[in-house]
Amino acid sequence: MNSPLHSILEETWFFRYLSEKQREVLALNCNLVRYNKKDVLFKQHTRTSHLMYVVSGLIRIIKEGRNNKILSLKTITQGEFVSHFSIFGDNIFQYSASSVGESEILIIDYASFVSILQDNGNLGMAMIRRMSKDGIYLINRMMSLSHKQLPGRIAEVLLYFSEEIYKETEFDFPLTRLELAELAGTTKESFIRTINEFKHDKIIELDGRHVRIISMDIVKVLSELG
Amino acid sequence: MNSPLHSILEETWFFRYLSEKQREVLALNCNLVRYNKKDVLFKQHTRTSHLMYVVSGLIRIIKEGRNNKILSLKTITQGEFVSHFSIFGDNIFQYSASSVGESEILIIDYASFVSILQDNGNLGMAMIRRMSKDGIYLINRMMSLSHKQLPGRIAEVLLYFSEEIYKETEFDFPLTRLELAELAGTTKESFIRTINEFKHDKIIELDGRHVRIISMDIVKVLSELG
DNA sequence: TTCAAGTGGTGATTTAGCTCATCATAAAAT
DNA sequence: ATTTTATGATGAGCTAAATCACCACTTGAA
Repeated sequence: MNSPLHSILEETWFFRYLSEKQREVLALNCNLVRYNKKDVLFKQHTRTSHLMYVVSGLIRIIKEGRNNKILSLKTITQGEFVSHFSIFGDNIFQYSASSVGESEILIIDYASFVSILQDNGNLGMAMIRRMSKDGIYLINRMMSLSHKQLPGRIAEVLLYFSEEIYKETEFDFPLTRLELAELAGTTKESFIRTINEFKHDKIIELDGRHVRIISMDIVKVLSELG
Repeated sequence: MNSPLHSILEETWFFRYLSEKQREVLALNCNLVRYNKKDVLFKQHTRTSHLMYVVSGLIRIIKEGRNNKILSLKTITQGEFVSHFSIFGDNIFQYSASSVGESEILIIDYASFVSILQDNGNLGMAMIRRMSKDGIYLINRMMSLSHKQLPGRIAEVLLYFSEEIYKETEFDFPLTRLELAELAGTTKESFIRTINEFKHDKIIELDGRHVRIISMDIVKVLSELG
């Protein structure tokens, strides 16, 4: 067994938990799909049918509400399941996912993965730990959205891309201003105004999508004080 | 094996997933603790050491932020783990828990439960499903907090107690106005004002902590439209 | 039994950030 | 090549809800 699919599976974090048998079962029950910029992986309210694991690229997870109001839940990167929450809790997707740029997604048959999970407590435990972390992430976002004000939430967005995604103080936003605003739980206009204040206050350099955080300390204080 | 502890274990949802051996191990590694009104189960930022499962009573989960700002995450009732999120993701509690009235909590040794989980994929799968539902709950709360306005969020609180907790249209709030406000992600004053508007508009009857929902339809519409 | 703390309630004022309107530039589409 | 559609940006005005300042009543402690 030395297919390209197998070498991709070997790179996943869960591969090491699988028995030889389970590895074979999984290899037979998944496939790799390439998505282009802005391609939709799934839409809110549709039925769930398989698991999606990000091999490469950036996936934007959004929840759509009334009046075209959108809340961006998270951007998912390499090594994460696109949908931890919905897929095991409900057979209807509670949110939508789309590819930001080019991405490669490992599509895994739902029933096959579940049957492996039922037979593999260590894998289950690993999933549980990851889901716990996701839960904590959601709780922290909830706290920010309800109690922090705009500068704090926007500082968080800056930190999120700088620390979680790019691990650099200088980077290009992969999203438009509107999408960034949705991540901060605000409107396009308010986002632009506030981030440009950061620019005028020399906390960041900003040119289009290119950002350089000048004073990481101030950004962190802003995010903490809210 | 017919101790009072064992009969309590038999009543839990996870008991049926356990082997005879695991049932015995668990019975030896847990104990029942009674808490009084306002007793603290654990405080945010302290180390996690064991799992807590609600046998009876109501537990309030809150996240404490800056400036005495508190967000009530959830009230946990019979049959739920007090802490799905933190306990498996981080060894530091990310929130605080306290007993609303009298409550009975099953304290389960963390290591024992984890070792059972590692050996029991079906239990793991059941935990995963429950955690998925909790994740969806958090996502919905996030959406409400960031995009719905006060009347919608307060209607949600009414529905929450009516449908999730008491399964009645008439009930007594188990919480103070301030605590209810924290659940709606607002201030005491704004909560009081808005819920009294509901009263004046004859959507609910309200006398102190006693509520009767007169028009469930209007409450639902308010909560849906935000 | 009186004093303090907690709770429910109301009014006046302030303000963060949403809405709406407009415009310039960039990127697609025809 | 030129129209159309996204995107980034700014200003004016509005409004929901926070803040501040009170008060009345209850509960519990000293």
